[in-house]
Amino acid sequence: MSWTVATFNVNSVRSRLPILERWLDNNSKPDVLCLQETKTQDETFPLEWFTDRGYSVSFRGQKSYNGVALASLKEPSEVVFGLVDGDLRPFDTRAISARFGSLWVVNTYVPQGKSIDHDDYGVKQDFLLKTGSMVSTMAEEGEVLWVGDMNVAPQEMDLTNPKTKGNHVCFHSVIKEVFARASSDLVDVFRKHRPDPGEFSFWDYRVKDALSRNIGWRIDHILASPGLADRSLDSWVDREPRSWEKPSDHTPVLASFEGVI
Amino acid sequence: MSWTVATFNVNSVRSRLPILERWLDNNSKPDVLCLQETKTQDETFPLEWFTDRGYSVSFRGQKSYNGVALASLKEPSEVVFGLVDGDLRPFDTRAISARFGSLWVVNTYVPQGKSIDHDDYGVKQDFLLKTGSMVSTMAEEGEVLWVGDMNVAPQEMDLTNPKTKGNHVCFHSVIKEVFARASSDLVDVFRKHRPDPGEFSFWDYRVKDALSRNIGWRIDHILASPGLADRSLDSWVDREPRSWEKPSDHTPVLASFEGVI
DNA sequence: GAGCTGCATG
DNA sequence: CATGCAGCTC
Repeated sequence: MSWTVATFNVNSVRSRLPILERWLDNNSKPDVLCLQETKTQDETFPLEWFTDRGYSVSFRGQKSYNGVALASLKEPSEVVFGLVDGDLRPFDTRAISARFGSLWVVNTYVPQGKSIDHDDYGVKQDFLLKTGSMVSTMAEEGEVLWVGDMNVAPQEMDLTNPKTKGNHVCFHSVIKEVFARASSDLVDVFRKHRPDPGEFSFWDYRVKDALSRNIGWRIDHILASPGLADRSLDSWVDREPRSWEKPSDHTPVLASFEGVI
Repeated sequence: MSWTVATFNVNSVRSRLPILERWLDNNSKPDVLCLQETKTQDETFPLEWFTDRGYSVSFRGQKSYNGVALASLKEPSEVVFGLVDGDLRPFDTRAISARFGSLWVVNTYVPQGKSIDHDDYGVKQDFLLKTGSMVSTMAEEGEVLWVGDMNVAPQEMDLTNPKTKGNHVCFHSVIKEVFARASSDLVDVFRKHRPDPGEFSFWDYRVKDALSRNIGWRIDHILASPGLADRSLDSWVDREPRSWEKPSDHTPVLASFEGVI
């Protein structure tokens, strides 16, 4: 037995239903499907689309920006929104966590940060560190899977032109270090199984023929606590949906694990 | 030998190129193709698309609204924009005329008029009467074909629910009378060949299943001077393009004539 | 309902 | 380049 998780920044869940439909039709449905940038308020979230396909789904969104959803074939025993920090739960449209037995799945849409001299870059660092401590707390009593659009490319091999991206908010030395620290208790499951460069999850719409020229970034990640990572069977990027009509600028990243969720 | 004219309110010529492409591929190309609501400035008009398909094309448009084009397989000897009225040529993005030997083809996008108590309704009446006198002048020295989106349904049989449309700017008694007067020298070529009700050229996007329920209007017309109307062979609506993906709310109306243009 | 404009974001 | 929004037309 094995089970699968997928993370996919959809860039509007409502605009992406045709892509999601085609993708689910062509593949076995992931047991856990984590979406980012749903870009819709809860009243207009396509809840029925998910339940029609056998998914239990929790979500929190807002107009135009942000928004996360966590869908699963098995019903979670607990769902929390935002970054739990004492009694505070900030970023409730950027983080959602669901518990399945002794496993917590955390799905985040990390702020992009705009530029290294912008206030949002500080917010991004706070977000990562806060998520890191939440995840570490969760890991004390079981396993944790932290997935999502992290807006960080950890190494040179994770983007096409690292030499010219030293001041980019997704590759600046500070953000790489902060991300490394926040995720220091976890294993990068994709990288564990795919040691070679040139594997990306995001190709900017504005770069012409970005996909065919493979000018992209690996900023969507699947991180697991060591016990869970040991039971990972594989992890891969599915480039197909990025090549279809009206794609997101991101594509799904997946991982499979031994056992049942 | 025979030749064909078509009139088609495309509701954006650039958005409608896939429909125009499919339509021309499936049919013999009309000798004269008159378009309304091109909704683009002259710099962004897809000139090459027409020349690539063997058409000579003249056009005048503006941002967002209005715009007309007249394409023909044979090159016209003269093209005029607007409603020629002494030295004035108002409405240059709503009327275009082309001369082929002793035949003038006039293509108009008649203002819709908004409501019967709006100033635009008076403008609509002026437009029709002015076009009528231009056409009559042209007919003094040859034949005339006046085609386009007239925004008038001449008779009860030309719309689905005439009983409830007495105050509609396209069926109000005043506009029917003005249109009848403006076109009194001409023959409604479609109606000459198709005496039965239920034939429309426009189905509102906002009426659900308008096409399948046939809730529409016949407001796109082909009018000919008597000598030319005598040589008309047939006239018909081609509903097909209205049923395709991303359609205009209008569909082409055509007529064929003996001889050569 | 579906075009357009213009402005915001990534 | 492709989402979102608001405000406009028909």
